[in-house]
Amino acid sequence: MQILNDSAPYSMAAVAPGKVNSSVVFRLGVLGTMAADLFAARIEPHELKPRHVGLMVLLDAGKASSQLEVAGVMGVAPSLVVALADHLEKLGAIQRVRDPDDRRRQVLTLTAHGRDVLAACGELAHTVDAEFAAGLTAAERTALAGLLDRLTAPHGLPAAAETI
Amino acid sequence: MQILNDSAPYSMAAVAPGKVNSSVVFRLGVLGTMAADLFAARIEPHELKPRHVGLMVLLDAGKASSQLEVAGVMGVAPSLVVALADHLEKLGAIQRVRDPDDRRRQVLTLTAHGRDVLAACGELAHTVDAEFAAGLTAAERTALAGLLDRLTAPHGLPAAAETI
DNA sequence: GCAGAATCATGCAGATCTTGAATGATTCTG
DNA sequence: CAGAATCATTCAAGATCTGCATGATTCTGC
Repeated sequence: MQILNDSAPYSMAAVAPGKVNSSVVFRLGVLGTMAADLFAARIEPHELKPRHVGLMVLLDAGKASSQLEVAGVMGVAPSLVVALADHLEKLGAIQRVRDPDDRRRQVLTLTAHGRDVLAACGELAHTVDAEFAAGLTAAERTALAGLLDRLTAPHGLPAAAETI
Repeated sequence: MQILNDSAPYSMAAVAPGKVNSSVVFRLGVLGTMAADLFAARIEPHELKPRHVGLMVLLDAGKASSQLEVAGVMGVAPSLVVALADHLEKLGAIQRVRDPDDRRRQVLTLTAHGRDVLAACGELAHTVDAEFAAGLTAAERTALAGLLDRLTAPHGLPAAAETI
């Protein structure tokens, strides 16, 4: 049980008046672009960008089916989802079917090939993890994943625990 | 002392064959853009983007002085640093001075006003933290900041601990 | 010292990603 | 059944970033 004191390494509120650098958002932003770039480089041979994988993750987790739902959960413009879905469809990773109950809606579903591609991306992601989080022990990595889940949860994205 | 078993929440290697979603890089990428967007919205009234703040953080931490050094640490093209520095100079946040020992180099330094702006951004960042990481206890937030530092360290960016 | 190579900052064209405003098709509402 | 609302789509435009060309300065071998 540790009491906050001058030597506590990250007792930000107590020691720092509020440096940008000690904030979670700023560091998360910096690391996020690093991580995204690394991941992007790995999935590039599959002709995919992180956004495409994000869309497939959503479908796989059943968090969205129509394009508008996808746009809502991903926080992007519907017109962007059109482009992403176009590309995934061209790759044969998803299927676009008009909802028979509402023929305005395009229902997106992963194809068998799409699930394979997604699995391959999973492998790649964990490969990158091994490098990117090389400095962390397995326990620390687990703790980090849990904390990131806690941050993601309120924003509607599927938590890792739900998709394992 | 917990042994890995089927109900362990994040024992990724054991339970999941490697879902994209359970990887640190993917979640970090998603959360990173979220965090960056939130932060960007807050600093926008100051006519700043996250990149500008990143540059100022570097100068404040003494991690870079010439524009090429900044580009190297930030991982962006030198021509982008020109644009960022142009804007910060226009705002009066930084000073551009030719290095007398090497008149090709532009040495960037924070002005007094620049330090004020950076401090204001720090306040804002921690305000966003309070919302973004609302679901985390103080101890968890501290743990997260520590883990993020561990990830950032090998990439050359100033750790929070160094700039507190 | 000096000619040529290397380095730094800068300007600019172009690539990429994203949004917002029309448009058309379909469904809902009174 | 007519008009409003909803969904997908297209297209033009904005924002961000990179790579290359240029000019200024410094370094290197001679």
